[in-house]
Amino acid sequence: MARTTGSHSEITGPRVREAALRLFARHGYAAVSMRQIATEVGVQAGALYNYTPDKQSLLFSLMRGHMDELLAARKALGEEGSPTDRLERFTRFHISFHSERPEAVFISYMELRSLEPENFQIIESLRRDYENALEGILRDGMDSGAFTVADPKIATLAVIAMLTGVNTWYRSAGRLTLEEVEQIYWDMVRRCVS
Amino acid sequence: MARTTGSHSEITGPRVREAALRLFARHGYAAVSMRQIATEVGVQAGALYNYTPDKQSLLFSLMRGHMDELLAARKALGEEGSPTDRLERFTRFHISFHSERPEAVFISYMELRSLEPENFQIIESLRRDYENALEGILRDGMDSGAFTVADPKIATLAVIAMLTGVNTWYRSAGRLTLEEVEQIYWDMVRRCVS
DNA sequence: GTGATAACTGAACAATCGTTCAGATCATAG
DNA sequence: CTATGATCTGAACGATTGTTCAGTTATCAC
Repeated sequence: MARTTGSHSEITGPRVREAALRLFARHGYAAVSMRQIATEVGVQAGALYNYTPDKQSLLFSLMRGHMDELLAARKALGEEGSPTDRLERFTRFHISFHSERPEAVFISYMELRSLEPENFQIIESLRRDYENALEGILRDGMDSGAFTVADPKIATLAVIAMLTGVNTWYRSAGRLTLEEVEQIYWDMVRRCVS
Repeated sequence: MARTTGSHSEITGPRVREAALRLFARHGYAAVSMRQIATEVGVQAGALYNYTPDKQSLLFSLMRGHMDELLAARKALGEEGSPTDRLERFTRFHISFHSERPEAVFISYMELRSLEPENFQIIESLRRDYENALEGILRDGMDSGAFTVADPKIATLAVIAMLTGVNTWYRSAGRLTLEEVEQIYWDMVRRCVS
């Protein structure tokens, strides 16, 4: 096994993914060519195929990686505390996690239609897992009397839509700190389900 | 002037726009070719250029038309009543208007990045007009003591994101009627800002 | 009927697409 | 040093892209 240390693949591989992430988020999957990605990395288009079997796999891998990270981080939040505590943790987590990776979030929401059917099913299923975590919190809160929600499924989608919307305008150099944004949204979410 | 009545252009023109709307919404602007649109219409690709100077203009025209319709319909809601009444009207209007034209809504949100800079500015400005209408209602409600909102600009974006999210799941043949959906969301919006 | 013209076809244009691959390059193992 | 194999280049592939346009077709006014 030659070139184990100092191998370019350990540098080029991540760079391909970063370039693809940035370009897909900015221009859309279909509008970005493999040659554009290669130029961004500083390599010829053919070299990309050392790191992905094809363009579709590159998109899917980025989305799959993002969803796996999201679900793992959500799981690490734990299940302790009252439904209200858990909802607050979820709210703050969603905002901060998503604000840290706007490009991956953008792709994972906008490029679902660019996925081939079997890939789409996988990502869609992971998204449902995430939604179900929030729905569980809301149902527990309904059972304990902490929340008053007409329809927990709809409330779940409404809250997630509201929170994800932060990514369309939040900039870390902006008027509000992330902590302030979290507080404002937590106030709104709490009232929304109470 | 020959062929005024029975002219095909009065039929083909709208059909081009309908086909483009449907295909852009389903596959994305960049992923749809002029030949696909032409096939949908039942015509050769060259014939499309009797109805649009180019592909970009077709997208922009669809988005511009949607935003103009949206703003005109919003204006027709009037400014009468208390801030709470106006917020309820806005909420129900947003849900029903958007639910009636999911493809135009989808395109107008997702294909902003496919617009050339000057076209983007125009659509973006129209969207801000719409947001400002809601923000005005929230500010009036803050002044009158009807609403308690930490940041009216953020509350505006949060409410719109929440309401627009309906389009990702609502189907007219689904579990809930549009009236029920409106009621559920109005309950959440009201509590959100109270 | 005839003439006018809107509407459309079908072929062509250069450019670009995703992908493949033989061969060049180069750092490392031995 | 040489041999090895990962890494990358550069050219090529057939297909497809948006767009143009000379020529055909169809429907109107007269």
